[in-house]
Amino acid sequence: MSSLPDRENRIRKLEELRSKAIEPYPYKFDRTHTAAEALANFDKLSESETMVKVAGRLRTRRDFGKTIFFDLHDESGKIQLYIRKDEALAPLPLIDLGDFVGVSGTLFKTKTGEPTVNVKEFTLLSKSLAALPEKFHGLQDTEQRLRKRHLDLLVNQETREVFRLRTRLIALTRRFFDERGFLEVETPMLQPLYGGAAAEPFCTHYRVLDRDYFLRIATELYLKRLIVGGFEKVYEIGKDFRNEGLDRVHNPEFTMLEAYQAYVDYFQMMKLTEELFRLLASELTGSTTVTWMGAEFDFGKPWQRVEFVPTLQENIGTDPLALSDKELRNICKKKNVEVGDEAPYGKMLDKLFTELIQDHIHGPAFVADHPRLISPLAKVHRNNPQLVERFEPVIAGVEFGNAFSELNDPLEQRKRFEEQVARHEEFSVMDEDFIQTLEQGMPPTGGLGLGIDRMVMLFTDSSTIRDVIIFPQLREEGK
RNA sequence: GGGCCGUUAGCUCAGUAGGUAGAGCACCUGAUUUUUAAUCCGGUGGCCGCAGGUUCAAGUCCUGCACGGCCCA
Repeated sequence: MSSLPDRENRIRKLEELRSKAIEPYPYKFDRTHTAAEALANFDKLSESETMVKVAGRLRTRRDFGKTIFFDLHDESGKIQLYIRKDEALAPLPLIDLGDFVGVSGTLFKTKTGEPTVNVKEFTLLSKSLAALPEKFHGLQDTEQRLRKRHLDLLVNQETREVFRLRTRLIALTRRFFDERGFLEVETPMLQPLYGGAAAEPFCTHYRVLDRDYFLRIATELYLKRLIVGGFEKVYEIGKDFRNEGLDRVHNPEFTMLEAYQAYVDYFQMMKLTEELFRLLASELTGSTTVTWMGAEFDFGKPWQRVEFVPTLQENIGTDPLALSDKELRNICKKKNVEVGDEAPYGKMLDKLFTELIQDHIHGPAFVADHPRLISPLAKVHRNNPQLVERFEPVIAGVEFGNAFSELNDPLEQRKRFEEQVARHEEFSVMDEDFIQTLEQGMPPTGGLGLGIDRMVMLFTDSSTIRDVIIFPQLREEGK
């Protein structure tokens, strides 16, 4: 019997419990205090010898023969249990670390000053059949932490903190937009046509309609339909899906915020972005200066502005918008920026800028006024017909979003889509329904998109997106 | 896609020059009436990621693959 593996031992105990008519999986337990509440009110509770009932998972044990100590963990924290075995409170030999129990007893302090429950009643609430990870080193292996997130959460306090902060960040963001009169909406994730970004979609099939559908890559086009419909401020926080690689800042499903406001331009969206980050920084970290991956970022002052074309021009020594395909390709080669042989002009421009300029931006910065060629949904720049009114928030070289003075000229929008399709740009589609919607008339509108996951990375000082997505995408386990 | 590193007990990790696989935690047995990474005696537990190869002999050397990590593109 002693040679049985842990799981077998636990199952044996489970059966023994049942044979003694002790239910290992009862239905409920009426607790009076969480561990934290019991500790916070220790003086009053111990003085009045109040019976407290706490519940949680047994995590460590210190056995002294006739007495035994456990650490009982619940979501609020942990509290020590003191049990005298001669009081025969429970079949203690059948209890394992990892089991959930509920106890009632009075509070006292041990010789070493530890607030402790002097247990009078002891109830098994759920038998665990699997050992916990090592009590001191915890669960270290990155792969196991991601694949078995429940263990990661159980053992690693920092992991719990990351996801608590994530939720607070989203709640604060909602409050931010709600307070400014934005209406939160939900638009389709399952779409007959995809659009709103340059990205490969996931494709699925709707059996009843016998038609292919796409998981959304952006919420943009639907949210603009709502502006046409008369809502003047709308926003959505939700998952987008992009059929692309996995790396430090990409997960195929990720959480995006998009917000649209009628009668404003992209300058208002910049202001909104600055205000949101300033709020989040001070609420989440207690300071407008945030440390991320060893560098400091100050969100207390206006963001730096980096103009796309002049900055790139300065780097490559010539006007990037006045070249032939071949000339631009040569510059890519000269600058060691790898682009495919078929890469269209816009794609080369984008890659050149990303690698030569953006990667080195400390920020926080707004990369502003992109070439019209790579921005089919943005309004032409009021001072330069080759550019659009657009910006991307960039911090530590990482793109945090995208924003425009939204293109609301329906004929121009049609032309842009047509040009895109004619250039055989990847994943470009003509969305006839969207254009017809625009023809109904959309007011001047400012739009903003922000990657929530990356924002959580920033405010939790996480270096990879997998640390802030609770169940990140992984390859299938081998075999 | 390329380079480098990792994969050994449930967990955290050692493993010498190629010579029959180790520790701590957890688990099982015993001692212990205020400990807290409790302590002490004794014990169980391994397809050494997978598949080939070299060798009298492979956890160790070679090749391929899988998964993961870091860096680069």
